[in-house]
Amino acid sequence: MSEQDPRFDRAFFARSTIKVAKELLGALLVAEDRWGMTVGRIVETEAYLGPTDAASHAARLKNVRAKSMGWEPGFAYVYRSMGIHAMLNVVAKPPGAAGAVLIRALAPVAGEELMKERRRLQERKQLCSGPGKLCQAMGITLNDHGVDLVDGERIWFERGEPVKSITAGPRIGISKNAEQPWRFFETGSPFVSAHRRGEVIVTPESLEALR
DNA sequence: ACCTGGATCTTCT
DNA sequence: GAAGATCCAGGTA
Repeated sequence: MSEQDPRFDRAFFARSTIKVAKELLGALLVAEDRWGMTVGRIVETEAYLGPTDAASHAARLKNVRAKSMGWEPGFAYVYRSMGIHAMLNVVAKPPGAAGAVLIRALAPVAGEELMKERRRLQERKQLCSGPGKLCQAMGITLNDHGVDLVDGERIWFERGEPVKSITAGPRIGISKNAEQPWRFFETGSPFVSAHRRGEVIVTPESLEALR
C-alpha cells in the first residue's frame, strides 16, 4: 500500500473481518453516478462473520454463503432489508473464510445537496445515520450488488483521518448471536444510527481481546 | 404454493 | 414507544 494512493487495495480487505470493520472507521466512502458525487466519512460499521456467526447471512442463506465464500474481498454485497431498504456490505475476510462489513453510518463530507434531495430531508445528522439511510443518500441500490469497490468507478473507499477513539457494542436489530460486540463506531459521533446498552470504549487492551 | 422472519426507517401518539 | 410499509429467501408441503 503506497502512501500516495488514497484507495484501499485488495489486500486491505483480505484480512480479519473484525479488523477491517474497525479500520474502515474514519475512511471515506465515495459514490459517483450521472447525478454527481457523494462522499461520507465512515463512523459506524458492523462485522458479520462466516457460518459460525448465527446472525450472518453466511450462516442462514445458502445462496449468499455460496456467493460470498467465492467472492474476492473488496466486492459489494448489497441486499434488501425489511422489504424496503438497501444495505451496503463489503466482503472482507481472510482467504478461504466468509465475512463482510456492514457500513452503518456516515458523516456527510461532500454532495450534501444531492443527499438531501434523495433523502427528502434537510437535517445533516439524519442524512446517513443508518445503513438504509446512507444507501438512499448515496443512490446505492440492489443494482450495485457485486460491484468491485477496489477498482470500480461507481463506489469506492479512500483513506481518511483515523478516528481518535472507537466504541464497541452489540450489533443492532439482530437476535441470534446478539451478545458479540461486533459493532464499532467513532466514540461520541453525532452521526451514529443508535445507541444500546453494553457499549464500551475500545482500549488497547480490550482491542486485543477482540482479536 | 404458502408461510415466516427479518443486519430498517418513518410517522404517528 | 409502537406499528406499518413492503419484499425476498428458506423452509415446509
